[in-house]
Amino acid sequence: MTSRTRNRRGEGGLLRDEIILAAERLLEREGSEEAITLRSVAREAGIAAPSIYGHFADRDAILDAVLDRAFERLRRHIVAATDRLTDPVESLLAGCQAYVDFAMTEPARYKVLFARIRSGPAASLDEPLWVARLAAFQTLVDGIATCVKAGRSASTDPFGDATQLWTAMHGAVTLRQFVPTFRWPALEQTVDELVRRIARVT
Amino acid sequence: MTSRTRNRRGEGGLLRDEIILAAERLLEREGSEEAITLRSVAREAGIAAPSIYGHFADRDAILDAVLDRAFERLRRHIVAATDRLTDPVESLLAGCQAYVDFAMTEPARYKVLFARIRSGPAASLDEPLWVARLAAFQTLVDGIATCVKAGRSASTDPFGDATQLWTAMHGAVTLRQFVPTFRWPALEQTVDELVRRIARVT
DNA sequence: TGTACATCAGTGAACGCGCGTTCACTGATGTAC
DNA sequence: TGTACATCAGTGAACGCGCGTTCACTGATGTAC
Repeated sequence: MTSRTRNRRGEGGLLRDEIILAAERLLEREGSEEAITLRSVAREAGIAAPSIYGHFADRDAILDAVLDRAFERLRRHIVAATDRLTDPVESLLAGCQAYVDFAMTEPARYKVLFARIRSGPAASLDEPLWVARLAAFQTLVDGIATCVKAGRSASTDPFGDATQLWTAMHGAVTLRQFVPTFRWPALEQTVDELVRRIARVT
Repeated sequence: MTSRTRNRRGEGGLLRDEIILAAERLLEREGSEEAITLRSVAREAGIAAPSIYGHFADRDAILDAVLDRAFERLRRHIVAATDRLTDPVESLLAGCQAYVDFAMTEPARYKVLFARIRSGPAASLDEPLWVARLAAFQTLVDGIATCVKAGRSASTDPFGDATQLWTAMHGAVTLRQFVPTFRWPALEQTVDELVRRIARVT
């Protein structure tokens, strides 16, 4: 392997980013979390495997970083779909559509977020990333609550209904991905119905 | 390793069953499909690794057998919960409760059924197992249709609503398993609500 | 009834592979004097 | 301004591991004569 031009002092962080980008490329190309190994990432980044240790403790730490960025992508995707909308129902619908759209468009990233196989101990809700994820979930709860306040939803339990809506969308996308050949109803309409039925908007 | 007492001629099939049972034990004990490897199964069964080839083509063939049995277990579990019920709504509710109960009680088996990581090419709907799975799904469609006929459901699209109900339950259980520390509403009540809202029964 | 032999279930050693991780190192870059 | 040196980013070789798979084999069981 031709030796890479070494980063200058103080710029070691550059390689850190390159490693994450390499891991993301692998995830997209192979479509599976398992494709991300220390050695495959090193190969993809064009560096020697041990070079990773200067930037990440282990394979899991790389995946943590990938997960972090994936979550940020999802967040932006939803924000972009809703930030111009003022109608609470429209906004809720658009946010949900954006959520499933992300899951279907970036299945590997979505899987890392919500079906990641942990090698170590189970993740705790106290972890920073879960705080962010729960904040995102809270906006869904708020979205329903806003509809209720505006007299546009009959929900009596925004938290419970948001939970149901979230898990229902999750199931809708993961099973569509697992059994793509099934005669699935159009996802967009399904989401629409789920929002109407579960969040009970009008 | 002390040599096992060899099966008699014509009884080679006995080991086949022992191999499947060993794989199922691993699945239960380790709680993860990845725990099933050719060598781990051989160890668990107390045989030499190559002995497996007499009964299974490869690791995937073992998992196919495990999946087969897992599906049969799920089917029986649902049948047992519903076969004495005559009221169509009660039956639909009980069947759905049994479905999620299986998923929560036997998470590893459920994962093999609906989130299995395929090493080879994607599974086709023509595969025998999918035929069986779709037959099971059809009973859900029929369950809703029966409620409609009895004037107990307002559904205008039993197939679409069965799809929604199935995926919603799938999401409810998989996310509960992925984030067990979340403040989940009681699953039983969630299933009840989902059936009422999606299958629109009264 | 006895014996030679084919069949069959299962074994043990060995292979190459990719993995995570360690270790001592290299050589360019910046710094102290 | 020049030089010695510390720092730092990244390397290359090597390790042990578990994996799937192959190969020639063993030895008990049943069968043919």
